[in-house]
Amino acid sequence: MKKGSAELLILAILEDGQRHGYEVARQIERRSRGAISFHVASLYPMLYRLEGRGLIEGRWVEKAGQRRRRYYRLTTDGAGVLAAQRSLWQEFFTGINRVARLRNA
Amino acid sequence: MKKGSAELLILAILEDGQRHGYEVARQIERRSRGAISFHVASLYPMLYRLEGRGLIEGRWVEKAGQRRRRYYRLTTDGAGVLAAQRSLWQEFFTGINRVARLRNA
DNA sequence: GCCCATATGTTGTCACACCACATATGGCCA
DNA sequence: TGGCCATATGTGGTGTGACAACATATGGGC
Repeated sequence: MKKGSAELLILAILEDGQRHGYEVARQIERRSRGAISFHVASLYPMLYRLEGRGLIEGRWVEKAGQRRRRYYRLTTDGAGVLAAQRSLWQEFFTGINRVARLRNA
Repeated sequence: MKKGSAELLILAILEDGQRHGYEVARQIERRSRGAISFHVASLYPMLYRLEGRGLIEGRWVEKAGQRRRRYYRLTTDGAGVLAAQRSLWQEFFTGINRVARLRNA
Protein backbone atom coordinates (compact mmCIF):
# COMPACT_ATOMS: atom_id res chain seq x y z
CA MET A 1 0.00 0.00 0.00
CA LYS A 2 1.83 3.05 -1.19
CA LYS A 3 -0.46 5.98 -0.87
CA GLY A 4 1.51 8.76 0.81
CA SER A 5 -0.62 8.52 3.91
CA ALA A 6 2.26 7.99 6.33
CA GLU A 7 2.44 11.64 7.29
CA LEU A 8 -1.23 11.88 8.20
CA LEU A 9 -1.20 8.59 10.10
CA ILE A 10 1.89 9.30 12.18
CA LEU A 11 0.80 12.81 13.08
CA ALA A 12 -2.64 11.51 14.04
CA ILE A 13 -1.13 8.90 16.36
CA LEU A 14 1.16 11.44 18.03
CA GLU A 15 -1.81 13.72 18.60
CA ASP A 16 -2.78 11.39 21.45
CA GLY A 17 0.55 11.76 23.23
CA GLN A 18 4.20 10.78 23.10
CA ARG A 19 5.05 7.56 21.30
CA HIS A 20 8.22 5.90 20.08
CA GLY A 21 8.59 4.61 16.52
CA TYR A 22 7.74 0.99 17.06
CA GLU A 23 4.75 1.98 19.14
CA VAL A 24 3.48 4.29 16.41
CA ALA A 25 3.59 1.40 13.95
CA ARG A 26 1.73 -0.89 16.33
CA GLN A 27 -0.92 1.73 17.05
CA ILE A 28 -1.58 2.26 13.35
CA GLU A 29 -1.91 -1.45 12.75
CA ARG A 30 -4.12 -1.90 15.82
CA ARG A 31 -6.39 1.08 15.22
CA SER A 32 -6.87 0.22 11.56
CA ARG A 33 -7.60 -3.37 12.61
CA GLY A 34 -4.81 -4.71 10.45
CA ALA A 35 -5.91 -2.87 7.31
CA ILE A 36 -2.79 -0.71 7.33
CA SER A 37 0.57 -2.11 8.34
CA PHE A 38 3.77 -0.14 8.55
CA HIS A 39 7.19 -1.22 7.41
CA VAL A 40 10.35 -0.10 9.17
CA ALA A 41 11.87 1.07 5.91
CA SER A 42 9.02 3.59 5.59
CA LEU A 43 8.54 4.36 9.26
CA TYR A 44 11.92 5.56 10.47
CA PRO A 45 12.89 7.60 7.42
CA MET A 46 9.46 9.27 7.60
CA LEU A 47 9.95 10.08 11.30
CA TYR A 48 13.27 11.79 10.45
CA ARG A 49 11.66 13.76 7.66
CA LEU A 50 8.84 14.91 9.93
CA GLU A 51 11.35 15.87 12.60
CA GLY A 52 13.51 17.67 10.03
CA ARG A 53 10.46 19.69 9.00
CA GLY A 54 9.74 20.54 12.63
CA LEU A 55 6.38 18.75 12.73
CA ILE A 56 7.43 16.37 15.48
CA GLU A 57 10.14 16.44 18.16
CA GLY A 58 12.04 13.39 19.35
CA ARG A 59 14.09 12.64 22.43
CA TRP A 60 16.04 9.56 23.41
CA VAL A 61 14.96 7.72 26.51
CA GLU A 62 17.31 5.12 28.01
CA LYS A 63 16.34 2.62 30.63
CA ALA A 64 18.54 -0.05 32.17
CA GLY A 65 17.94 -3.44 30.59
CA GLN A 66 16.14 -1.93 27.59
CA ARG A 67 17.09 -0.85 24.15
CA ARG A 68 17.05 2.93 23.85
CA ARG A 69 13.84 4.42 22.50
CA ARG A 70 13.17 7.66 20.72
CA TYR A 71 9.93 9.25 21.84
CA TYR A 72 8.23 11.75 19.57
CA ARG A 73 5.70 14.43 20.34
CA LEU A 74 3.63 16.60 18.02
CA THR A 75 4.76 20.25 17.68
CA THR A 76 2.48 23.22 17.10
CA ASP A 77 3.50 23.22 13.43
CA GLY A 78 2.78 19.52 13.34
CA ALA A 79 -0.73 20.05 14.66
CA GLY A 80 -1.33 22.62 11.92
CA VAL A 81 -0.10 20.27 9.22
CA LEU A 82 -2.22 17.47 10.67
CA ALA A 83 -5.33 19.63 10.37
CA ALA A 84 -4.44 20.52 6.77
CA GLN A 85 -3.76 16.87 5.95
CA ARG A 86 -7.07 15.78 7.46
CA SER A 87 -8.86 18.29 5.30
CA LEU A 88 -6.95 17.27 2.17
CA TRP A 89 -7.59 13.57 2.71
CA GLN A 90 -11.24 14.17 3.43
CA GLU A 91 -11.54 16.01 0.13
CA PHE A 92 -9.57 13.32 -1.68
CA PHE A 93 -11.79 10.55 -0.28
CA THR A 94 -14.93 12.39 -1.26
CA GLY A 95 -13.53 12.83 -4.76
CA ILE A 96 -12.55 9.17 -5.11
CA ASN A 97 -15.95 8.08 -3.87
CA ARG A 98 -17.68 10.25 -6.42
CA VAL A 99 -15.55 9.00 -9.29
CA ALA A 100 -15.24 5.33 -8.40
CA ARG A 101 -18.46 4.89 -6.44
CA LEU A 102 -16.89 2.95 -3.61
CA ARG A 103 -19.22 3.64 -0.77
CA ASN A 104 -22.79 2.46 -0.85
CA ALA A 105 -23.61 3.95 2.57
CA MET B 1 -1.92 14.56 -5.38
CA LYS B 2 0.19 11.45 -5.59
CA LYS B 3 -1.72 8.60 -4.09
CA GLY B 4 -1.56 5.76 -6.59
CA SER B 5 -5.25 6.00 -7.29
CA ALA B 6 -4.93 6.46 -11.06
CA GLU B 7 -5.59 2.81 -11.81
CA LEU B 8 -8.84 2.70 -9.85
CA LEU B 9 -10.07 6.00 -11.27
CA ILE B 10 -9.37 5.23 -14.92
CA LEU B 11 -10.89 1.76 -14.73
CA ALA B 12 -13.97 3.18 -12.99
CA ILE B 13 -14.48 5.77 -15.73
CA LEU B 14 -14.11 3.18 -18.49
CA GLU B 15 -16.68 1.00 -16.77
CA ASP B 16 -19.32 3.39 -18.14
CA GLY B 17 -18.24 2.94 -21.74
CA GLN B 18 -15.54 3.80 -24.24
CA ARG B 19 -13.58 6.97 -23.61
CA HIS B 20 -10.43 8.52 -25.03
CA GLY B 21 -7.62 9.74 -22.78
CA TYR B 22 -8.49 13.40 -22.60
CA GLU B 23 -12.11 12.53 -21.95
CA VAL B 24 -11.13 10.23 -19.08
CA ALA B 25 -9.22 13.10 -17.47
CA ARG B 26 -12.16 15.47 -17.87
CA GLN B 27 -14.61 12.93 -16.45
CA ILE B 28 -12.46 12.38 -13.38
CA GLU B 29 -12.16 16.11 -12.77
CA ARG B 30 -15.87 16.65 -13.37
CA ARG B 31 -17.15 13.73 -11.31
CA SER B 32 -14.86 14.58 -8.39
CA ARG B 33 -16.03 18.19 -8.69
CA GLY B 34 -12.48 19.42 -9.13
CA ALA B 35 -11.08 17.58 -6.12
CA ILE B 36 -8.96 15.32 -8.31
CA SER B 37 -7.26 16.63 -11.42
CA PHE B 38 -5.22 14.58 -13.80
CA HIS B 39 -1.98 15.55 -15.46
CA VAL B 40 -1.06 14.38 -18.92
CA ALA B 41 2.31 13.13 -17.69
CA SER B 42 0.48 10.69 -15.42
CA LEU B 43 -2.49 9.95 -17.63
CA TYR B 44 -1.00 8.66 -20.88
CA PRO B 45 1.79 6.55 -19.39
CA MET B 46 -0.80 4.98 -17.06
CA LEU B 47 -3.09 4.20 -20.00
CA TYR B 48 -0.22 2.40 -21.76
CA ARG B 49 0.57 0.43 -18.62
CA LEU B 50 -3.05 -0.60 -18.19
CA GLU B 51 -3.22 -1.60 -21.83
CA GLY B 52 0.07 -3.49 -21.53
CA ARG B 53 -1.39 -5.45 -18.62
CA GLY B 54 -4.49 -6.24 -20.66
CA LEU B 55 -6.89 -4.36 -18.38
CA ILE B 56 -8.03 -1.98 -21.09
CA GLU B 57 -8.01 -2.09 -24.89
CA GLY B 58 -7.42 0.90 -27.13
CA ARG B 59 -8.18 1.63 -30.76
CA TRP B 60 -7.42 4.65 -32.89
CA VAL B 61 -10.32 6.58 -34.32
CA GLU B 62 -9.66 9.11 -37.05
CA LYS B 63 -12.12 11.68 -38.25
CA ALA B 64 -11.60 14.30 -40.90
CA GLY B 65 -10.79 17.68 -39.41
CA GLN B 66 -10.01 16.19 -36.01
CA ARG B 67 -6.93 15.05 -34.28
CA ARG B 68 -6.85 11.26 -33.98
CA ARG B 69 -8.16 9.87 -30.73
CA ARG B 70 -7.46 6.63 -28.95
CA TYR B 71 -10.58 5.14 -27.43
CA TYR B 72 -10.23 2.67 -24.59
CA ARG B 73 -12.64 0.07 -23.30
CA LEU B 74 -12.51 -2.07 -20.16
CA THR B 75 -11.58 -5.74 -20.68
CA THR B 76 -12.87 -8.64 -18.61
CA ASP B 77 -9.55 -8.73 -16.75
CA GLY B 78 -9.87 -5.00 -16.22
CA ALA B 79 -13.31 -5.43 -14.66
CA GLY B 80 -11.87 -7.98 -12.27
CA VAL B 81 -9.01 -5.72 -11.26
CA LEU B 82 -11.45 -2.84 -10.83
CA ALA B 83 -13.51 -4.89 -8.39
CA ALA B 84 -10.37 -5.86 -6.47
CA GLN B 85 -9.19 -2.24 -6.41
CA ARG B 86 -12.54 -1.03 -5.15
CA SER B 87 -12.39 -3.51 -2.32
CA LEU B 88 -8.79 -2.59 -1.46
CA TRP B 89 -9.50 1.13 -1.44
CA GLN B 90 -12.62 0.66 0.61
CA GLU B 91 -10.57 -1.21 3.19
CA PHE B 92 -7.83 1.40 3.06
CA PHE B 93 -10.30 4.24 3.59
CA THR B 94 -11.90 2.49 6.53
CA GLY B 95 -8.46 1.97 8.03
CA ILE B 96 -7.40 5.58 7.54
CA ASN B 97 -10.65 6.79 9.04
CA ARG B 98 -10.13 4.64 12.10
CA VAL B 99 -6.57 5.79 12.62
CA ALA B 100 -6.86 9.46 11.73
CA ARG B 101 -10.52 10.00 12.60
CA LEU B 102 -11.35 11.92 9.47
CA ARG B 103 -15.02 11.27 9.09
CA ASN B 104 -17.49 12.41 11.69
CA ALA B 105 -20.49 11.06 9.80
C1' DG C 1 20.93 -22.76 21.90
C1' DC C 2 17.30 -20.85 19.09
C1' DC C 3 13.55 -18.27 17.86
C1' DC C 4 10.38 -14.52 18.86
C1' DA C 5 9.03 -9.87 20.28
C1' DT C 6 10.80 -5.54 21.01
C1' DA C 7 13.32 -1.48 19.03
C1' DT C 8 16.14 1.03 15.80
C1' DG C 9 18.33 1.67 11.57
C1' DT C 10 20.52 1.51 6.14
C1' DT C 11 20.92 0.41 1.18
C1' DG C 12 19.14 -0.22 -2.96
C1' DT C 13 15.27 -0.61 -6.05
C1' DC C 14 11.03 0.45 -8.26
C1' DA C 15 6.63 2.72 -9.21
C1' DC C 16 4.62 6.71 -10.04
C1' DA C 17 3.29 11.76 -9.93
C1' DC C 18 4.58 15.89 -11.91
C1' DC C 19 7.20 19.89 -14.37
C1' DA C 20 8.39 21.34 -18.62
C1' DC C 21 8.34 20.82 -23.19
C1' DA C 22 6.54 19.26 -27.82
C1' DT C 23 3.12 18.41 -31.64
C1' DA C 24 -1.31 18.99 -34.06
C1' DT C 25 -6.15 20.88 -35.21
C1' DG C 26 -10.08 24.07 -34.97
C1' DG C 27 -12.47 28.14 -33.20
C1' DC C 28 -12.83 32.70 -31.32
C1' DC C 29 -11.66 37.36 -31.08
C1' DA C 30 -9.21 41.57 -31.93
C1' DT D 1 -3.34 38.02 -39.57
C1' DG D 2 -2.04 36.76 -35.42
C1' DG D 3 -2.53 35.06 -30.93
C1' DC D 4 -4.67 32.52 -27.44
C1' DC D 5 -7.62 28.83 -25.81
C1' DA D 6 -9.62 24.21 -25.88
C1' DT D 7 -8.98 19.86 -27.66
C1' DA D 8 -5.89 15.75 -28.03
C1' DT D 9 -1.67 13.17 -27.77
C1' DG D 10 2.84 12.48 -26.24
C1' DT D 11 8.24 12.52 -23.96
C1' DG D 12 12.37 13.42 -20.82
C1' DG D 13 13.89 14.23 -16.57
C1' DT D 14 13.32 14.72 -11.60
C1' DG D 15 11.91 13.70 -7.13
C1' DT D 16 9.28 11.30 -3.51
C1' DG D 17 8.12 7.63 -1.13
C1' DA D 18 7.01 2.60 -0.26
C1' DC D 19 9.21 -1.61 0.26
C1' DA D 20 12.53 -5.80 0.27
C1' DA D 21 16.48 -7.18 2.34
C1' DC D 22 19.77 -6.77 5.51
C1' DA D 23 21.81 -5.28 10.06
C1' DT D 24 22.19 -4.47 15.19
C1' DA D 25 20.78 -4.96 20.05
C1' DT D 26 18.14 -6.74 24.34
C1' DG D 27 15.11 -9.83 27.06
C1' DG D 28 12.09 -13.80 27.52
C1' DG D 29 10.34 -18.41 26.54
C1' DC D 30 11.01 -23.12 25.07
